[in-house]
Amino acid sequence: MPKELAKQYAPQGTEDRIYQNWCDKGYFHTQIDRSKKPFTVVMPPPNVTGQLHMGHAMDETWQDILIRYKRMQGYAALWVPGTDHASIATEAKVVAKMREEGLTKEMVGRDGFLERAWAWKSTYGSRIVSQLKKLGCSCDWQRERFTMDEGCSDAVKEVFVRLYDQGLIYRGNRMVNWCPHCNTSISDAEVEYEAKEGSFWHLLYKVKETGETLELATTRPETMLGDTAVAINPDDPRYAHLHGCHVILPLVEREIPIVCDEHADMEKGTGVVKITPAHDPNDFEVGKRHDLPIVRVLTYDGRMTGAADKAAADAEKAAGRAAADEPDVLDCGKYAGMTALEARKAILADLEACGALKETEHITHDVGTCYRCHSVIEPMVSKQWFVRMEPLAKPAIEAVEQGKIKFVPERFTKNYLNWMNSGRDWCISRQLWWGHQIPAWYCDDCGATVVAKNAPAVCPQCGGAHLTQDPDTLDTWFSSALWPFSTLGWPQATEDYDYFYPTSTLVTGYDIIGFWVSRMIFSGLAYTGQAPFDTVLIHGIVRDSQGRKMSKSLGNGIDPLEVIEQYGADALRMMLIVGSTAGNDMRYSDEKVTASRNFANKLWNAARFVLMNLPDDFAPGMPDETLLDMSDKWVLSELAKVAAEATANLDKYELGLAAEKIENFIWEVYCDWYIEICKSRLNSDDAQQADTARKVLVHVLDQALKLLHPFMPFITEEIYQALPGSGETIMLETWPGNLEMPVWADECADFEKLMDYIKAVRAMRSEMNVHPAKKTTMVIETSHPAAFEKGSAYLARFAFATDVTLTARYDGPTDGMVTVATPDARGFIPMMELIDRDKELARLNKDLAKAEKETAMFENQLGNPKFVEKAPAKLVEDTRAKLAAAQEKAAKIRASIAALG
RNA sequence: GGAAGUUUAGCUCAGCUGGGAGAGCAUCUGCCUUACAAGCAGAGGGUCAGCGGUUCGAGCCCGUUAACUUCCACCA
Repeated sequence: MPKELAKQYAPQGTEDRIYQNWCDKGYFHTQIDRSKKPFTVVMPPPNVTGQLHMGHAMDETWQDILIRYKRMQGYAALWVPGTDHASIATEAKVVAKMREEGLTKEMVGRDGFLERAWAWKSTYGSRIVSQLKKLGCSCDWQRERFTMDEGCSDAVKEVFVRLYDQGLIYRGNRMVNWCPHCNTSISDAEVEYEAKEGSFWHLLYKVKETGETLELATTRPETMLGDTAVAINPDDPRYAHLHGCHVILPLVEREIPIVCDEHADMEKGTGVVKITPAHDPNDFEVGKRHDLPIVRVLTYDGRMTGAADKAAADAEKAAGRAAADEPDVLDCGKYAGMTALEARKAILADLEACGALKETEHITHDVGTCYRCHSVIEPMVSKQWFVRMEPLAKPAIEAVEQGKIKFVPERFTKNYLNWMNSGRDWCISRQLWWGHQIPAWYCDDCGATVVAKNAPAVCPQCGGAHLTQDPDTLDTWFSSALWPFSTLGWPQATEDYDYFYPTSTLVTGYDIIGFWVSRMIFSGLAYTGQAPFDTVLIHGIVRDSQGRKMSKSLGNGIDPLEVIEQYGADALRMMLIVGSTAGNDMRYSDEKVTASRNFANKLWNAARFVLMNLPDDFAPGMPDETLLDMSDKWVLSELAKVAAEATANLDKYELGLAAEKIENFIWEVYCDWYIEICKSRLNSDDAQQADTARKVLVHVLDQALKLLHPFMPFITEEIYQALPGSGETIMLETWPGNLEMPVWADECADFEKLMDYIKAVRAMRSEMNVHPAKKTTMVIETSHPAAFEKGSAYLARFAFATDVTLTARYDGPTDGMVTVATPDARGFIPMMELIDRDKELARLNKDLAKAEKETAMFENQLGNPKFVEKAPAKLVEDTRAKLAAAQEKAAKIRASIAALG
């Protein structure tokens, strides 16, 4: 903080300078210290090639507040930063870039592609990190990790091998969601349903045994070539006579059975459903129940299969390399090679031509789409790796049910349990190259599968030397599931792992409870034997000012870096916290950032004021208690109160409330009252008074800065370092959470009586439009003279008094006097010449009405015998006191009205 | 179909284990009072979505209705 201070605080430049200093001094690096308790947070790793958006800003701000708070409380607070390789997202970007150069993955090959992907990562991988620094994140950068770095990759392999050995990972032909655009399978969780216009085609199949036609409806006629049955409900009376019969599949004239299955809903359509086990998840299940053949009619890039596809599959089978559950492939003949959409048109035309198409109905239905590219998903039977969820989910459910892991807010527990309970097995293989390649090798000679951390030299089964690694990679979430412990060194027994694991609080948005949180929980329990964290703090998402989700396609995203550039990171952080609640969404608005920026400026100017009033030889420290003024005692009491309350709020993860209370203390208590009160003391002839005021001003500012530091780290550091007697950095100062609550109840009460009176005078003058330059004598009638005696010096400044007379009872002239009343005092102020008699009467009557309304309310409450009987004694007592005060005030106003005639 | 959230001042939102309805912004009035006009001092503004219940007492607890939002499941 330079000596000549600008009137306005400029975060630009300041923030970078401070952050650099924190880094240089190594304050972010957390030492293992067995005398301290650890507090560990792992950062939800942003996409390595992504850019900081408002959601990150929110997430990181919450975490940084917790970490800074705990660090100041004396914990060994570690915040582990890192990034995620985001397989599908990053691969898509690299592919897109290659396309611009006219290249495809196949053209450059796997190694060439990975080279490009790593280059991409090193170009953009530091961008997100530098952006996190702009926000003020106090992470331990020496411990920064990446999901594909050596350690994390080792953890991935370790887990894969262990799970495989335990039979919890298996490979098999199962129904998966195939994205024909990304050319990979995706997990159920990655499918998003979107309402799309479509048609419902009613088809007619002929029953072989009876010759009747059976009507059924489908939205996907192109898959009919792969039908291996039609299903009816066993209880459906309409079709009871068809049990055991067959239908002839049109176009291919194949005979397929009619099966009875619960899946056929009698209420829906005609109650007859075509069964395509290879291309529909439900049909796949029906197929399994009835042991139906699975016939694939679509290739993995979404075209109808042909002779070559069939030949390849048959060859695999003939060579004995295919698994028993490998689906058959159909040569679709004239439709082979068509895309699904082309095939649909052709097949419909042919069906119509042969009279098998009865009608076309237009409908809107939800279609599964890829969460990345929004292409329509093709459900397809495919050979993939899966994690068996049931045995892993069980302990993960119990841990949460038993309270070993707590969600904040609590309601998200249900969300989590929902996920855990609805688990089909997790498809973890992806037909992508960017990611952790699956540590499984297949023997070219005997077809054996070897799962190991390192490539085997020879096949353990046949001794063959030719083994080929599975080309697929693992789902991104497979590695992020291990994040809380892989980042700390697991599976090695490192000191970090030993000391910092399990972690403490996980902070994330509700949108990835299923994707990420649930998987970390079952992973942590399964591999480390411990819950990976004890608390999951859930926040909402940041929407635009109209409440819409920020999205690229809408173009309504706000760039946090631009906000930081314009208003400062402190302002952005404060905006994201004040008025927000765990689990609830919030809206971004420039007005809110401006308000936070204004607060920063207010604090800056308060500091300027304090500093410009300090002499060169100022010695900081608390003055002797006997020297304290009533206002000192009041502000110190208020400080202790806000410190205790903010601490309680933080411990309950009520960050918004804590921030609001601290801001409120600084602005209203410290600036608007205490500094103003001090002005007259600083200018007084009493040097000791002035020195006391300075000391308390500095002390309270110092403590307030510490309270505010987790929220607004930069400006608090900047001011703190300018204060006399301050330490090296505010970051490592002690959190002022348990200040001994001073017990100056009498002085505080007196000071509040004085404030009350000042407010009454101000309100009166404002209402009567009295210019501030107009000062008057005044008489104060009060039975509590002590408060006003001690505060007489302040009445001149705040009540515009030239001379104050205190009296227990005023019997003097009231003519030309305006009066103000509080429960404890009545002021007589000669200024009737300035104002209208009727207006004064009106003002008094309005005040009286208010006071009477209050009186009536308390009387009503106390008049209820059941209230007095049942309400807590303390409350009844307080209510009596409030009633007495209101009555006092009303009586005083009535007297004034009477005197006015 | 299942589950959750939201509904409080013109706007954006807080509101603790039930105990006299709050903040910021906006509006109106007066002030450049030597820290700050990105400020100061005041003022106005609410049937806490509707209905019912529990309670001495309900914005808060219970039930119910409505609107909006989200998640999960289903969608031949």
